[in-house]
Amino acid sequence: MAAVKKSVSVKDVARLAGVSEQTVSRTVHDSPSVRPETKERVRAAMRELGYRPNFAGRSLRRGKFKTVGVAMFSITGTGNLDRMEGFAAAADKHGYAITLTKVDGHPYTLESASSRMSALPVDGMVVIMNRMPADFGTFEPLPGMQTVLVTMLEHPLCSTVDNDQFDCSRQVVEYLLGQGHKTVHFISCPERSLSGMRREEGWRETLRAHGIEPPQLVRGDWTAQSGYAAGQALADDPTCTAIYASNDAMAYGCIRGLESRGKHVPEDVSVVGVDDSLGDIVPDCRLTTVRFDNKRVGMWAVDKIAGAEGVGPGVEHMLFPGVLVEGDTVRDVR
Amino acid sequence: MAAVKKSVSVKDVARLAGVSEQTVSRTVHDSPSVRPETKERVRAAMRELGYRPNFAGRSLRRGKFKTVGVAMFSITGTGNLDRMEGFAAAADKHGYAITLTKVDGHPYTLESASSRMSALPVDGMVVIMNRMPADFGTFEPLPGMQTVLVTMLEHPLCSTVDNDQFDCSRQVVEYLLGQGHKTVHFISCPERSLSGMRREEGWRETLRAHGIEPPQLVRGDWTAQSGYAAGQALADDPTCTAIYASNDAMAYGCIRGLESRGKHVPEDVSVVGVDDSLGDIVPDCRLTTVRFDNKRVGMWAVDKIAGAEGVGPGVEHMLFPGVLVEGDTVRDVR
DNA sequence: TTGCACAATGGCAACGTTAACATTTGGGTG
DNA sequence: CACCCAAATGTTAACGTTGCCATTGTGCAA
Repeated sequence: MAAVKKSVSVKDVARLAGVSEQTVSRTVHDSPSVRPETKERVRAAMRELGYRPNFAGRSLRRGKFKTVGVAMFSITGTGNLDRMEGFAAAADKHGYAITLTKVDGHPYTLESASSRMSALPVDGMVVIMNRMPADFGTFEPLPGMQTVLVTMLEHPLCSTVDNDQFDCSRQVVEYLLGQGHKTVHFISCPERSLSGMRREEGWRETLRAHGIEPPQLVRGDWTAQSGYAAGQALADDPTCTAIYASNDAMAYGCIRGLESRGKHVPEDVSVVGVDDSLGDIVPDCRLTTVRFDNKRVGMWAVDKIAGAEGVGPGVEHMLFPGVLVEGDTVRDVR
Repeated sequence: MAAVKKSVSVKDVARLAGVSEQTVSRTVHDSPSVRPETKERVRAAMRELGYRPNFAGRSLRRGKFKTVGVAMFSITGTGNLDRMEGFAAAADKHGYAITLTKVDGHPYTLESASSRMSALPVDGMVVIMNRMPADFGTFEPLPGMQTVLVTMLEHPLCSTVDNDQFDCSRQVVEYLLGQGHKTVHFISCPERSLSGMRREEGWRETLRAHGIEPPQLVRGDWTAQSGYAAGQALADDPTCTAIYASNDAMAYGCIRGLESRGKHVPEDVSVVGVDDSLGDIVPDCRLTTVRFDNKRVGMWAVDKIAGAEGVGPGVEHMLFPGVLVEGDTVRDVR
């Protein structure tokens, strides 16, 4: 068992290279006021000793960590992977790192996320909200800690960013109406989902804006099984020629449910989903759906903290619209 | 615009509470050698000033960051979310944080992951390997930086952990043979996938161990579409009564492809997948598959670094077996 | 020769925390 | 009443880095 290697500091490098600590530091930062030959000598010493700058010392001196904290109440969740891709990409761009933390959801409060982060080496934090935190209205971000919430709700003290779920429903409903359908049925999701509720509002209000009274919705639970049941239930409704499901799994389940009752998609009924998550999993159906750019959402959040151009200072609220992707599950009935 | 708030240090708290800095520090760590009333006074001062311990100062003093770095060449990927869940859970358990970094895969080397991490405040690092890094054989971890690779390959200097893909195939093949099938056909995946290749080896060698010469495999690309094509191709082969697909999407595609040629599952052909990823997405089929516990893999990796019981010191290699989950897509033909 | 600008480098202090050691206080024991 | 022990608190120094200012060296114009 080898002896524990004490970490190598600028001092050690300086001694070996025969220069001052300051010159080593300048070399690390590639300052133009160090002679090339001196730099090379210092670099050689760094290589020989295996010098790595100490993050703690540096941060202490600078008062910055160059790190963004991400707090999640639940790691698993649609789009989280893409969002992380965005976090990582934006962080990378600014020379930042990402620190990930799972926050216990009992209680489900922004305060618990915030206090969890407060002891970590981060300059700002992002909180991914799936549900409504108990203290959403009263929460104050830690002083000096820029806080961005990933949610559609606007917060007076924190910047927010998310996909525009309302607009998503508007796009879908207007698309279906544009194809000649008289109304659009809706397969909903559990009521605790913020984004799901916003989709529901978008569906309802867009129909009303077109002078159509929304039909009775069918509540699902995100699973294909619940979509299947919904499809069977809607198959017997003669007014139902277009169905909008809160996610792709339910949309696909719905298609199968309709087929089990002898209804064909898109000949008899048009079906649209949300998420574009079926791509490589289902072989025989190109579902018409809405694609969100979660990576962009993640990037915006980190850009906001790491101070990119294009995102201003101060509290800001951003919603990114999804893109409707036409597949083979909608028919023009005009 | 308010003036920038200088950060509050132990010194400020000490002054306000009328005690020494050391007593403040002791209070923060809830040392038993501080009188309760003193503690309360210090706590009150901390609250009043909004004191938060500075991570950099602490780390500098302690020489530890209590943070594990995770390097990924690609954030998106089957099981990554579950692995992260495991990283976060284990880190939490030990009072550690997770720092996530996306590493550019050009070139795809462990060295690039390692040097990326070297400037970050981490005590150890985990690298998620999807492909074979060019420098796998020659790589040396940074001195003092415990490095764990998530891969099935064993490395002489780094601990490794992953799902046992070989055993996965063994289980599937022996299960199908046990159901009376004379041989097992295989739908493979792109050759650059390490885990996919290991599955292929497992399939081949297990058949041979049972005295069966493996039939020609069909190469897929992970997508349901390729599984569909494979299913159609295999539908005409009279010797094909059991198919093992490298993932669930291809297995599901395969089932649909078989059906398109008039073959029914499981009546005519049995099909098994891997990953247990179809659960809530496909309504009408309970696929027989293998479930991996990626969360456990993630936890093991972080435990190894954060020094949990159950994981020893030094280089260690761990493979976790998957669990075969019986669905409705396999028939007993004995 | 002197003075001066400028390039290259060095010395020092401070960032916030805490381990190790030092000191004070109060209470009990001989 | 001197003594000692333990509890409670204080003092000092060091972790590694870098901003600021001081110093040295070099070439060139006056």
